[in-house]
Amino acid sequence: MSVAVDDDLWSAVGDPTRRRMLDLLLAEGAGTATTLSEQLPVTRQAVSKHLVVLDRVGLVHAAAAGRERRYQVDEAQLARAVAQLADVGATWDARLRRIKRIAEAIERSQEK
Amino acid sequence: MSVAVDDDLWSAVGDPTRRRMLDLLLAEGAGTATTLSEQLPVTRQAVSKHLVVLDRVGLVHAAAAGRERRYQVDEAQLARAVAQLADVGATWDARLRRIKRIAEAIERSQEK
DNA sequence: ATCCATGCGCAACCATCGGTTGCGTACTGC
DNA sequence: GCAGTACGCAACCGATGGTTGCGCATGGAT
Repeated sequence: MSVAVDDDLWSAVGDPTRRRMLDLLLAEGAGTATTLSEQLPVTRQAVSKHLVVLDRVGLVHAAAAGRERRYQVDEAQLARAVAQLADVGATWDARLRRIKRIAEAIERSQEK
Repeated sequence: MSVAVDDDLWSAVGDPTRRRMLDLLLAEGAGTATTLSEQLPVTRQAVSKHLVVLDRVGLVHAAAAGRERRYQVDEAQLARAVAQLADVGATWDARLRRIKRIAEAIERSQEK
């Protein structure tokens, strides 16, 4: 049950700042470049660029509200991203376990 | 049960090429810059640089074997990385579920 | 013992990316 | 109508992922 890994989606989520932005947006429901930058160690412009990236891969979407651009997490897309994280994790996990099993089998066969 | 997220470890795993390298190393047990580059769309030198990065965060380690440098995955460290993926995924998942629950509650209270 | 091939590292170079500062512009509220 | 604020655009900078080109050392065939 391997989800096809979308490199764009993954690398959007790969950046620590963008990850924190998603955290903040999830925690507060919505936010603007300005409100997010107040809670992050980077400038509004940097946040704004990240929002463009997140928007491009569909992880957030913007709604114009007067002079503000209010951003919100796209839950379905974030769920997809989470699925991919889980999938890669599970794949590696399975391989690690298989390696361990083989190693133990070899060990057993040698000590007998 | 939140694992402290190590940005270095995460971003090491964030690069798609490095992820594929880890896949290959896991599948074949070990490999060199040359053997890996043959199975990837990048040059040996690019692979070599990635191996340095992976080595720096402890995800692989090298063993000199004649004129070869044979690399291997550090299973414990990869397990740590997997745990972090799972952790972030779980956090987002929980938040998404909470949002959904609240949304449903609001919907219910309005339609009554 | 030699010579060729191979596996690697180093250096220069380039585009992209994450970040900054500076500036112009447009909406809001008094 | 004017001050303040939220934004976008552009220039710039360092780090990173990628390339090519080179030199060096080791291993195997003659």
